[in-house]
Amino acid sequence: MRVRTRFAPSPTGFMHIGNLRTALYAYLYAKHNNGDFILRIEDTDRERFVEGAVEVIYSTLQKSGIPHDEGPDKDGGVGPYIQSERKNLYKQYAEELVRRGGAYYCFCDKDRLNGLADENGIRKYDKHCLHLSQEEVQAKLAAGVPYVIRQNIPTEGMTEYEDMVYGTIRVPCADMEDEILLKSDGMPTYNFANVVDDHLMNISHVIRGNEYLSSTPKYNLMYDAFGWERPRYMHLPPIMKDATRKLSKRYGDANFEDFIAKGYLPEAIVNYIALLGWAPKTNDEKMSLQTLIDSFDVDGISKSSSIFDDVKMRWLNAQYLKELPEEEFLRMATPWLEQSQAKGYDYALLAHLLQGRVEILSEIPEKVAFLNQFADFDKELYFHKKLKCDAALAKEILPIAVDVFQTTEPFDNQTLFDAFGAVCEEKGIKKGQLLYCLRAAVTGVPSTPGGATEIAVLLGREEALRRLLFSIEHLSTEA
RNA sequence: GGCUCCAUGGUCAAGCGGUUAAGACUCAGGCCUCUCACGCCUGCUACUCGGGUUCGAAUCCCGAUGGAGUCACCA
Repeated sequence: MRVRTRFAPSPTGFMHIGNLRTALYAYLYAKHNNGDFILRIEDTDRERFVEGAVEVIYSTLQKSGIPHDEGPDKDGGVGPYIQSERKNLYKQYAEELVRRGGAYYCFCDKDRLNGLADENGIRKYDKHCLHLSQEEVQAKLAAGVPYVIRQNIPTEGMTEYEDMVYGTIRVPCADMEDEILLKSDGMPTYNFANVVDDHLMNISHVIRGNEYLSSTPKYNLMYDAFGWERPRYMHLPPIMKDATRKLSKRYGDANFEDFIAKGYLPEAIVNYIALLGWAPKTNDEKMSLQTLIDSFDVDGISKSSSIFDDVKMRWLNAQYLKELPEEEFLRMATPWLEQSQAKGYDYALLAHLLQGRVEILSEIPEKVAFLNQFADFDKELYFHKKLKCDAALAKEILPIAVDVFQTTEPFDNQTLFDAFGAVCEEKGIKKGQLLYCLRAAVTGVPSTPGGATEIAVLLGREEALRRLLFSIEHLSTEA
């Protein structure tokens, strides 16, 4: 049997990281088995419809590198792939299920239903309408009494199935309610539409969040009543924000677009979430999509929830950034440099210096802020324990640099560095001390994306000199 | 509350009856070094608890505890 998995998101306007992981696993499983990955849009709830939301889904899948084989925009012969365009289909299937005894008409109104609630406010339908006679049903139907169609679940016995990750799940039938399949407006409920669609689209493996773990037996009963073959199920543990809260739009902005906006690479995001809830047989962590496809297996999927750790995702992102070709990093860094204090400076040089020092692109502006901000600073900055530097030493040796700045030609990194080396040797000064003090004098901040000479080149001779003189001036006025 | 599921360091995790209980992130220390990073090295920290079964249990069973999910004319 051909493996066919599907991703069935609701068009809510953003792609949640947890949803994306579900899509990813469905994709990986399908591709690992040379199967198909189908996209179906679940938009039966019109009240939640968001303009442009379907486009967000397309673009996220595309950027993530997990393209669907079939979907609203790619007909595979079992469409339509948008649930709202399938609505006339469900009623006939619901009616067929009634004929087969797997469902029945229910005419109970809200008041009667509410009266069924127990002391905890939880109610379970009492199968009242199941006992209506054929004639009574026909009469009410003919009279136009509003109705729903409910699933007819056995009152006793157990129902069970084999989940590919959780193993045997068995639920007492008595604990399951006769759920509504077709609403009074003629629209299907999510549960029903899912079963019908998955069957009609020949979905072989249903991969989804484990919130459906305990309701899946109901779906299976439906498949059985229809005489359809049950699909295989793979339920996934949730991704958490912390020990007790699920990652959601409410807690933490964990959606794909936000991460992209913060300067994460799509490959890094995909790589990280692949590892959240699944582990390869090897110890690999940085894995390409192809490697992911090759090594993906159900065995590695964990049953317990995992907490989303942005610290680790940043680290992974840094790994990707570091391996980028320099010109590619420059291309990606440019928009961030544009909106930073670095306007007008040598972007290529900056990118070169920044590539190994940045975990996510959005750190760039803060790292280059010193380029356009320079003022008097705390003399403590000259203090460095291991180098044995302090303001007094700086005051003593900094003047040496003025001459170097003025005379070195050309004013590039290597030449400058060599020049300082020569001067230091001549004067018996430790190069590290001079360059440390110089970097501080010329930037005024504790950390910069480069050493003294690199920063000096960046600033240019004139500006570097201006800043150096300024700092020397302030050192003498202080003492 | 009923039902279902889960439980290894701070986090992600390997482990499938016999291991010094992997590895990664974080953190600490060191090396390298023109600052900070990067890189390299070292180190800290874990089997929720209690009973079984077994020569032997993180691994199997039972219970407790903790946590999650679910119990809509939402998806």
